[in-house]
Amino acid sequence: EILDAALILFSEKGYHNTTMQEISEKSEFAMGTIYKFFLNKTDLYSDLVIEECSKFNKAFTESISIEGTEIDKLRNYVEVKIKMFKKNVAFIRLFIAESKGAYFNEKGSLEERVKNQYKSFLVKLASVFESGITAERFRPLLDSYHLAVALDSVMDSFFHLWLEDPDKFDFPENSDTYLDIFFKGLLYT
Amino acid sequence: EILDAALILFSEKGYHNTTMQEISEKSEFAMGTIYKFFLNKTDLYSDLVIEECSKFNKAFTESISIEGTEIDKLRNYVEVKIKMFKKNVAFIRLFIAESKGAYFNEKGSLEERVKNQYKSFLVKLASVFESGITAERFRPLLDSYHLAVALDSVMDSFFHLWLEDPDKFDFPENSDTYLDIFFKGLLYT
Amino acid sequence: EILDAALILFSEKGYHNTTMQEISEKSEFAMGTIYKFFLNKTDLYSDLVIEECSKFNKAFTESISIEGTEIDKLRNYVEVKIKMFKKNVAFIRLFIAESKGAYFNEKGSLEERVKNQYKSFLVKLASVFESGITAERFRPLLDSYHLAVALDSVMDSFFHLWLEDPDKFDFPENSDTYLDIFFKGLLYT
Amino acid sequence: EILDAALILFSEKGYHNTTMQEISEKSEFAMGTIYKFFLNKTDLYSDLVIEECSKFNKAFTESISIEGTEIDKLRNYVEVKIKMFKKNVAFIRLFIAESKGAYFNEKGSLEERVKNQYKSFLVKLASVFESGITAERFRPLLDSYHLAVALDSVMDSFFHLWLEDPDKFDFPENSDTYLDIFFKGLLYT
DNA sequence: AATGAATGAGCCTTCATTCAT
DNA sequence: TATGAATGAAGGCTCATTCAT
Repeated sequence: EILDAALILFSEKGYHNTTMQEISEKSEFAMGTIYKFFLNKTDLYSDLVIEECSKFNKAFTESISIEGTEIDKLRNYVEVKIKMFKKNVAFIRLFIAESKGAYFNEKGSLEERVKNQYKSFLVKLASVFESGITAERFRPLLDSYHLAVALDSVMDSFFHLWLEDPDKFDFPENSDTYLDIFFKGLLYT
Repeated sequence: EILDAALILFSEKGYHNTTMQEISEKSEFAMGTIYKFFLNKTDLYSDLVIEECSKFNKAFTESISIEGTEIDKLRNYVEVKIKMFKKNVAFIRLFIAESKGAYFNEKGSLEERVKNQYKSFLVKLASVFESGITAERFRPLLDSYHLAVALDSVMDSFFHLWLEDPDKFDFPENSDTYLDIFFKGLLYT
Repeated sequence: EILDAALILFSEKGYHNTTMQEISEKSEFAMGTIYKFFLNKTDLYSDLVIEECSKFNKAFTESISIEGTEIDKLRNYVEVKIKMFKKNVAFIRLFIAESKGAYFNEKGSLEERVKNQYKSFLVKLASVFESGITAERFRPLLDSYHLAVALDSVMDSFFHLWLEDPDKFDFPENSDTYLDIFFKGLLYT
Repeated sequence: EILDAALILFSEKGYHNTTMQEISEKSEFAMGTIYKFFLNKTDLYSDLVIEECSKFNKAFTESISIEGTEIDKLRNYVEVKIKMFKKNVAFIRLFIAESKGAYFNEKGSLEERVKNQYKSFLVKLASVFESGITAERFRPLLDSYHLAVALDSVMDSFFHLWLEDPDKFDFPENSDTYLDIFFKGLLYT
């Protein structure tokens, strides 16, 4: 599969440092064949990112749609995200670079669309926190959107550090680790 | 200053979408002159990133070297980081992209050096948490290095979202906001 | 018929802007089948041009082989040419482009063969003028070959202008129009 | 001069069979240098054609703006055109291919503009015939626009044949040759 | 020392041609 | 025999880098 080869190369070397030649060689498809499936390099990259991101967003959105308390939903989300991370290591590297970096900077670009998709999930995640706060299950520590962002960024960072240095940095696979940070607080009261 | 022009351009358009021509025009230095100061484009970028990062790392390292409790140190760090962010908006965009590996992904690259510098600061920050835990001032919620990463990633994420959408996303400038997340915990006990 | 599809495409878009893919689609023959009949794109084009040109040359040659005076022959030629033009609009565009060397300019190319065929007809047409001059039916205004070329070029030009702008430029369909130019002369004597 | 090299190549091999590489080599300018002066290959070609055509149109327009009778004007035009042809052999080949052929087929393309420029000259040339007819100096043999086209096409054809075969076909350099065709007529009256 | 015009290697993309089915 | 998906050589164009002035 062309996208598999492209994913590995993009994730290893970045968009601009990957040539179509390399994708052609790695995927064992001729250049012309690749251009049968994708309009151009940007289109190939877009397809890759959008397809994968959709998969992620779908899984994440479903993970917080289960029956149960807000705590159940968050725990489920964390567990699903951990699983997705473990299963899609190459793409996560790309996704993190993509969501933080700037391959394409024009408005309306891929990046924009991916970010908007991601932001709309964050809104849903925030509503879980919001509902937990309303139900007086959570303390109104922070605006719910910020809470959603915080939970996500901690997970992303842990995964990113682990990606770079699997031996030195441990990626906690127990959902409680992440939840405790936010649920229990650090200070002895 | 060449680096000033380069910083603005790289941060606005990304490394690969910025040409030496543009840097030359914006900085009002001739191409030849730029190449007197820097070996090549990568070198210019490296110098820029390393110089700025050093400034940041120095400020951050100093911020946790003050007299006082671990809480004082963390609060100081958060405040210093907020100030640095506000003062170096253009660079932060680059810094976040860079630290997530948006431009260079090969081992041994600039990224590697910058990351190592950053990691060594994280170790210092972790030691603050560690000492707080040892002093039984903090609950041993998590490995101290993870705690350091968590605090940092939350700040980075909030700033990054604000950068992209200053109107919609609020960047909390009160250090307690960040500390409370970790100190108080969410759940009513 | 493959050549029919190719003729329309070449005449509409020119040789270089027509792809084998398009010819395959329009003719409803698979690429492989086309390459069973023609060695390559050039060969397909050659066959097309040579076949059509032969048809033309045959008709033209016959048109001046009729019984009658030189005037009868020329009138017949003009009438046949007008009819051929009207019946083969798509090809004429190609023929004019081809005879002026729009696509292939190297010696020994298709063009060369087509031109030689055309030139040999011009020699025959010239001999009609020559014989008219010898018979003192025509004034020896000009070398007979030049006269033949002149008659032909006027017809081609009129047709070409009409092709490009059928509404604005009128293509005279009365053979006398063309003959008068050469026979009567402009000046009042 | 880049345009000189390009003119020779385009005129010898046609637009599509000439590569930028070849133009670069023949002109002894690097590819990058060529692209400093011209946006792209099409632009280079356009510049070439438009510039030369303007020169021609200017000379031709001036040639029929002299004082004198319509006969003087036509004779002057024919003489100027002969001189221009002799001086710009390479371009004429291109011009004839361009005006008859179809490198670019979209409306509004270069070809369109060149043709329109040429047509507007033909209108001026036609008005010379028209005025000659009105003054009863010329017989109203034909619509004046057709007469203009006829005169032009005869000259172009003679030149084109001479271009292809300088040894075999003679390009008459005496203006009377062309004028006589139209002025005297062929037939003995 | 400073300049910036000139360079050309390398990239994306197309399309005539082939060959396994 | 007919097919059309797959091929990859070749072309247009960019931009980091150099060097004559």
